[in-house]
Amino acid sequence: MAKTISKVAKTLAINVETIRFYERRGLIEQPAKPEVGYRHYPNDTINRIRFIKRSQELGFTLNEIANLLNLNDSPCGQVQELAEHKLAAVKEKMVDLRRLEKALNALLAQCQSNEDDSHCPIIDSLQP
Amino acid sequence: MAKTISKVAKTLAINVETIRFYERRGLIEQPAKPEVGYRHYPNDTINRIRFIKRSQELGFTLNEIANLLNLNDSPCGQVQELAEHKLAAVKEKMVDLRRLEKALNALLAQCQSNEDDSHCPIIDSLQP
DNA sequence: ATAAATGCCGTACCCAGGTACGGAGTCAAG
DNA sequence: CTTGACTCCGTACCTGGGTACGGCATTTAT
Repeated sequence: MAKTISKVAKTLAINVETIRFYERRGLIEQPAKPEVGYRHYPNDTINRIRFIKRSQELGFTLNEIANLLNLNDSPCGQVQELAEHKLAAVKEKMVDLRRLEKALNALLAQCQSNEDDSHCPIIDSLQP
Repeated sequence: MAKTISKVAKTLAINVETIRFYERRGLIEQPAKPEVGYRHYPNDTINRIRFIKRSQELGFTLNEIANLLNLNDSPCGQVQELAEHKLAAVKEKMVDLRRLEKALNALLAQCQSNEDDSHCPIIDSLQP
């Protein structure tokens, strides 16, 4: 069942280097090197990497994921707190983006009513 | 009117190092060094940095801003294109964040209906 | 049995957008 | 005339998340 590093990488559709990077980061444990031959990665490690990747998709950073991994059998409250923080950050970021969207739309609207193509009102708006 | 670098930094509420970084990046021009004394930064440069900062607030990267600065008297169409690209990127990012928000909300909802505080359903959801 | 493919390991590099530091020169105030 | 504040300059370092390379060991395919 245990695979070499490149099999693991292929299985998870990630780069070998990424696995090695996670080892350096301490997110996963490097399997012991056998007397002879290459390292074998147990299924536990593969699942751990899956956990990491899923958490990344949810927007957690590798540092936060390190926390999550340590929180494995911790009170639900702590995990919840982390997730709530992240949710708050996501919401904040959305507010920022909505503001940007509005500003860009406003600028583009100025271009719509611009007669003179040789000069752009956006540039003027950015200028002091 | 022309100021030393630290006056400029103070005026714009940014770091001296940041100004020097912009010089290295070619975003602003370093004033000639006088025979005697320190460099003087003309108002034009200060305004250029303001332009950069305003553009950053709109979400443009320094590379894009370098473009914008070169586009000064270019056809409105080109500037517009840049702004539209940025707007599209902003919208895409918002879709991503909305997806994340939903996922996090769903996870947190599981915690709400969790009896056993000693174990968190979020961790289970992340586990394969 | 030999060549191609992998593994192992350390180190360096990438992007973005800066920040920090150390040693010299210079300037202004007391 | 000395002390403290600034400037100048080059270079190194930071975060985040990896990617790339070079040389050697080992394994697998032919």
